[in-house]
Amino acid sequence: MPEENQALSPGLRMPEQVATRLERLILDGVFRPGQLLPSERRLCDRLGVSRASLREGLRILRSKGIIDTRQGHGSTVATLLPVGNQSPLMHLFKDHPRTLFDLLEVRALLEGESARLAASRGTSADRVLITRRYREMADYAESAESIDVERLARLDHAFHLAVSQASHNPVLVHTLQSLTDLLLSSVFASVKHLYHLPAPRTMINQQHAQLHEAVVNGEAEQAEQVALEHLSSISQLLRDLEEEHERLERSSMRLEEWQ
Amino acid sequence: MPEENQALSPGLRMPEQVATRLERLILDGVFRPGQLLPSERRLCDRLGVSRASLREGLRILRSKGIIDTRQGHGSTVATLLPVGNQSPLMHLFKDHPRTLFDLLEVRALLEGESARLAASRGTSADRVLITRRYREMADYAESAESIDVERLARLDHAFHLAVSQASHNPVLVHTLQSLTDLLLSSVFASVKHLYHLPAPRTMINQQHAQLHEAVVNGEAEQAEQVALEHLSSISQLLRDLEEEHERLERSSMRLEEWQ
DNA sequence: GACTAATTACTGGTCAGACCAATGCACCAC
DNA sequence: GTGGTGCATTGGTCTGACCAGTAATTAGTC
Repeated sequence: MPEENQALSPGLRMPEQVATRLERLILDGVFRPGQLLPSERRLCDRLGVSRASLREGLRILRSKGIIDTRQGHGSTVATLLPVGNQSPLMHLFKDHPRTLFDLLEVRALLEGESARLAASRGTSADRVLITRRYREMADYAESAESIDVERLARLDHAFHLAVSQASHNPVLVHTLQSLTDLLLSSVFASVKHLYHLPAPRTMINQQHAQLHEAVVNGEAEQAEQVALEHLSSISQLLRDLEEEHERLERSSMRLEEWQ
Repeated sequence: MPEENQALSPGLRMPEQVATRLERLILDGVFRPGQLLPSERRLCDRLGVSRASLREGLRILRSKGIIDTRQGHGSTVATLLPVGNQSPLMHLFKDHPRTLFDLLEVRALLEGESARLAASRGTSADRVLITRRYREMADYAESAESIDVERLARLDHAFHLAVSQASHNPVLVHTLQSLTDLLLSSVFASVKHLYHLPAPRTMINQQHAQLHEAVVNGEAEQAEQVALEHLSSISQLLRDLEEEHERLERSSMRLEEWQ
């Protein structure tokens, strides 16, 4: 009878067990996408297996595309998403900017649900992380005089990611993630522009504060509502931005006609 | 300069090399499907690598489904070569059924929204198409005595697709589509099974009828509600199916104890 | 002689410890 | 500051040993 190694496995070999247990930890959010796993030697201790078995377990995860390993560096949890290849959608964007708002519509739906679930299902550890991300973002947004917009965008993204991860629904997290990536890769310039204008920024800051409060206080309905309003505001801001852009274009066209 | 080990590998690690070389030998017909490979120790000699590396190489081939290994026996070349490529998320599904319900949760959200939008935004042309798809599905489901389950599943899928397309949100359609593909490719057997049981089938038929009616009559709230209930039912049915499956497994295990 | 049970020589599975190679960070000289 | 230099840490590989199933062989029994 094995005295160690809380084996849960009848027919499973060690490497399979290692892979399964690590997957479980990843799904539970203990190890998150992008995060660096503990070193192999440390994992051996924690899981109670030899390095050979552990390495075969990691090999399984690597084959599945779940982790990514670099010599001298370590193994990181892959930012696995592909809900599907994103290429087909990318074309749509270029030809039909309207699709941007369709994307925001879907994203609002998912963001609302994730906020609701985060408020109702989130653990205390989740709340701690969410608060930390929120503070990082809010402190930077308030304190700095000349903010680095790109950095603020990253902090913003990290905050929303923390909220979605608290939903404990990996599929939701990944879908949301891929949509956000798609959004940023296509209109990052516009989004960046939003942060530069004072009015939108204070509005966004307020909504973030409300969202944070609702989630950590477990107010599910409130959290969903705030998230929906947040995305709706962003959508409206981008719409205004686009309109203004068109107006500028028209005037420049008029200018060209006379030259 | 390595004197042995006819390395052909720039950046490749040993295990990858081992896997590649063995694949090559299999493709060249040196090792044929069904055949027993030489023992690990013998392969180590022949390939000039340690057993640890050799085993990691075999692990790669096993992950790809190219070989099959049994303790005390050996590794045999699999008879049927790799099936369909599976997305990274697929692996998570197989080992963690919990993720399946996470997927259904997200899908219900999107399906609900698409039904709502279809009812409120759908054009008359959309409604005609939806009705046609619905009739095709319903007629086949009711009339035929011995139904071809796979065909019914296709008609079902076509109906839902028509509804989602009436939402006039390509992003929503696309996201929903990829989630559905993911679902079907992982649990198509179970879904198929649902159609075979009489009770679930009548329930599904009823819900389809209600969904169709709500959408074509422009009753947005009702459509969303029905869609949510529909997905919720399916989720519950799959849950029951899984439970029953486990019960059967347990009883067969008990059976084995007495033999 | 035919059948069963123990033996034994394989097989893969796991472990421990050693060393090599790449990375990245801290420290130090300039 | 800037650019090296070292060193601690990480993954990559090897070795040799032992454990655990498998199956063929052998010994024992009827």
